[in-house]
Amino acid sequence: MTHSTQPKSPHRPRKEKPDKAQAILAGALQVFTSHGYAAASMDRIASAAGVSKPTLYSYFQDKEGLFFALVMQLTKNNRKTLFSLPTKSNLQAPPDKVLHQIATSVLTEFSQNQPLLTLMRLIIGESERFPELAQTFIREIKKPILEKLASYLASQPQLNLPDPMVAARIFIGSLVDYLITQHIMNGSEILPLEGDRMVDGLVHLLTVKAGSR
Amino acid sequence: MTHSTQPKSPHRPRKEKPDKAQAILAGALQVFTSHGYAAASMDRIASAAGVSKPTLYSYFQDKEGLFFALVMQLTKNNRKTLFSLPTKSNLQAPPDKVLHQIATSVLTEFSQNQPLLTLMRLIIGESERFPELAQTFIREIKKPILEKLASYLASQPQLNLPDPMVAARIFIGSLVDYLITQHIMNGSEILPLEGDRMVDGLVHLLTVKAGSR
DNA sequence: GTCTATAAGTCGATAGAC
DNA sequence: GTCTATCGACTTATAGAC
Repeated sequence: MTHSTQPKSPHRPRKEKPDKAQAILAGALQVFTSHGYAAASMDRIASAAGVSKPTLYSYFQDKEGLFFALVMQLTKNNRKTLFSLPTKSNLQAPPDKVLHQIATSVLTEFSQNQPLLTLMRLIIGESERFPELAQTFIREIKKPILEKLASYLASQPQLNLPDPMVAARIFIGSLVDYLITQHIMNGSEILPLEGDRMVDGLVHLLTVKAGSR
Repeated sequence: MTHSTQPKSPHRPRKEKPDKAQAILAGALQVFTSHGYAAASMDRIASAAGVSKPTLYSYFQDKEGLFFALVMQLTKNNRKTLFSLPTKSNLQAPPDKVLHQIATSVLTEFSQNQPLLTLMRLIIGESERFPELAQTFIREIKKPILEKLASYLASQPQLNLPDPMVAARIFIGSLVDYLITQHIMNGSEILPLEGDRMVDGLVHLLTVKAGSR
């Protein structure tokens, strides 16, 4: 008996109900985020999504494809939200107010958005296996934010920042490290630090001078 | 995938060589860091360590125990190195020189120490499954460094830093985010930025004299 | 070396829409 | 009837553990 290993051409989802694909992605989100990539089983994902495994495989080529699609969707979904952060406030306001507002928005958005934190954890943790995902995140989310922020900083000559892009990276980098340390690595008890205090110090540093505040 | 061709000594199993534990940890380092926790197999680790699986299990209780022991050892091994970074330079020198030296040391140490970067990636990636490891890293490494740096910053009144601990977190956080973005998430091509430029900007920001407005 | 559990991925059958 | 989305049951490989 020979079972020919015919090149599997699994059914491509043509115009099926988007519900199922969404349900699968929702289940995948839960399982991947609570177990990590490798420890997540397709059985569990199918179960969490309320579909059978064959159905799952009819929508996504394999486990890697599903993970990839999930992270790409999360990235896309959060792209607009995050990109708008640097311009949520009135840019005509004094820079220290603007920066304060931006930093607070970033911390609030991430603190209230657990899937977003989880996305960061997954992307970092699996960056060896899926280097493209990390790079996509940087290209689609981090880079635009940094460029917009750097552009704003450059437009405020009174801030006297000789290298706006580096200033932007310090600003965002400090906040990202804060989020990773406090909320991903569970450092709140060991290194307690209120978000507001962090924001105040950060804004103060960038808007240095004897006068503000 | 190569089978070790070293002569397998069939002598009675005795625990007389503490080297074995080290060999296992070395093998575990390679396998865990290149595959992640869940995707690393005990077979592969045993093979990489040049021991049999029963030997492996005689030294470590199970996979979790081995991973835990590995991360704890790496943390311990790097503790002194990292903790000494903030005091490598002459603390009597001008603060901008001292901070420049510290930042450069941090970037150099991590850039030349791939296992250290990998340790960070593993700790972050597995922080859901092993919260204690992330917390240990913070307690044993990050916290001492931040406290030492904050103490130094506080001792330099001319820096005029109202919140030295927050300044320390911005300093270290910026560097950590830089390392994660460039070297763990492979962002160098997308967001190129020389380490020296980052260091210069960071030091400049912290050492700006009041009244420069 | 061996044992058991569970993983990823596949196949034949079924049920409803037209 | 046919078409197509779906699923229960299966295969094969490899994991952890002893």
